[in-house]
Amino acid sequence: MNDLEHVRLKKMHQLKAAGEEPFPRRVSRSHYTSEAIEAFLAASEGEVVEVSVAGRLRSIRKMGKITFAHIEDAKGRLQLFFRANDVGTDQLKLFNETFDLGDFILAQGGMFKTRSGEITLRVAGFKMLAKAIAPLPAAKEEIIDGERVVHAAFANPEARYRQRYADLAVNPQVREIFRSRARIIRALREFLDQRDFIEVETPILQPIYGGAAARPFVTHHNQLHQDLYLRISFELYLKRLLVGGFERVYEIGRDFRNEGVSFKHNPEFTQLEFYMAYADYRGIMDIAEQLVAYTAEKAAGSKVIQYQGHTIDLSPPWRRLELRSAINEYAKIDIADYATADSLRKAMIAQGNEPSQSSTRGKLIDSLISNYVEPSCIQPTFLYDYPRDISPLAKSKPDDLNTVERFEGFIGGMEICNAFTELNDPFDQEQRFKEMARDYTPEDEERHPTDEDYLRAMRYGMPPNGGFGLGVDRLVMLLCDCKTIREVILFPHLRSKED
RNA sequence: GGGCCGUUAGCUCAAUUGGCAGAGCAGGUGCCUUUUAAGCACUUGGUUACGGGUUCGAUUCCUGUACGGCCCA
Repeated sequence: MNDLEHVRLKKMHQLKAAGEEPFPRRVSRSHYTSEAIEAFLAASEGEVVEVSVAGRLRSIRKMGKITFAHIEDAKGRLQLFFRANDVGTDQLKLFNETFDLGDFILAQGGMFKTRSGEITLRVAGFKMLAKAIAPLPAAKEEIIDGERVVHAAFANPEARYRQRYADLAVNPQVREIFRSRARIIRALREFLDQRDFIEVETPILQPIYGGAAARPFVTHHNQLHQDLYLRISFELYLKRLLVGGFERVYEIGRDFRNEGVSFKHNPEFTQLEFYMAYADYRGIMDIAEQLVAYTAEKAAGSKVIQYQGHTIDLSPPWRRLELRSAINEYAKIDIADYATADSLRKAMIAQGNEPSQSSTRGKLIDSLISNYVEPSCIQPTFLYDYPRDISPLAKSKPDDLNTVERFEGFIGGMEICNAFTELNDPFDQEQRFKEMARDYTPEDEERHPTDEDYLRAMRYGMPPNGGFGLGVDRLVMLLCDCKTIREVILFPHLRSKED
């Protein structure tokens, strides 16, 4: 405990000695701060508006026998005016000596307007609601031409993420990101609910992982003596539900991938997946662009957004590019000319790339997308028709068995979504699992293990359907103009560190 | 995994060639009855992330570790 905390602890004891409880149980608040101001504005001349408000002390200005302060609650800020004539000399002294920035307090009295024009609460009575022992990272603010200017704001990224509670407490714009995030998720649900989708919950602990190319986290059930995986996607469970007779299902939840951390990757992240019977990837494309545009409109107020200096128009229809021509355009390689991994690798090396020696053709193509195409897709773009070997759950094109009916959506240079005409042929699916076993080394954890139960489900009959996955965190990044995923996840993953 | 950069008071940041580690805010003691980054005076606060090394002397130079940031894979 540092000196500042010792001082506050002493004040807490001083409060107790004066008969005040530093952490009382019950609070009687009548108004949010914003409501108190509205009530004052709505009142007629001379009418006294009595309120009691609760919040955290964010500024204190002591001026002898009067003190000004601001409290902040969920709806805004309100200035408090303490005057010896109103609260009594002893009470003012108690406030000045034992109340600090960061304390939660209740204040009651009548509303009025100060000489400088600020609508303010003339405090008649007040009490401590929760004493803050640790000082919040102090920042001072001023309003210049209506703009809030913060001085010495709490800005150290590591400290902000490790102590997100302090970050949220002192940085209102951070709280606003998470309000937007909630609006975005609400809009996604609304859109799907309006179209007869039902929301479901499927297992997070899975005996066999699948549905994406990713390394899983492994855990263990002690009593069952069984290893379990934290899901890397919801796909295989949601499609089992189509077998069960639900035609439109979706889930919003957490996926876990045991991979690197970057500005757009967190080990746990939020995913939306939906599956729709009797739709193919073309139909899903139409819905995907509508879903994102609807969400932007609902949560950000417009289909046109600003992202990292770019103006991005999310209005449908989005640009649609065949994957082959996109790679040809941005990487200057026509993948149709290179039917094998080896020939494609040589072509990539000839252009100065350093592709991995063990990669399949599909993985090489994937790296061309990431390196050349993705960064160029600032305006919303669908790339469609992907290589078979990196898409083991997608149905192939009728005229080209090595290409599947799959698309990915890119916005702001980031992959946002992924979808395909889902494979519903149990024999073809079994073949795909075998191909994975053949083409991927056993150590390659991106290899899908064969899921026999999933194959059994498919043998009962799965309606033709289209499926869709959306990175919710990345959508929030776009709509909130955040450069890193850590800004949109409340408690992003950081290495452990002893304080 | 690799490269570069960073870590100094509660917060935001300084510190000349290697020579007593500073400021603003916050905190403390006073003055102050309409302030709002209130003001004025005085003032407390540091194992310079951690461990080695070079040196008469290290925040500064070298090295290792931890954590973070940016870029690359």
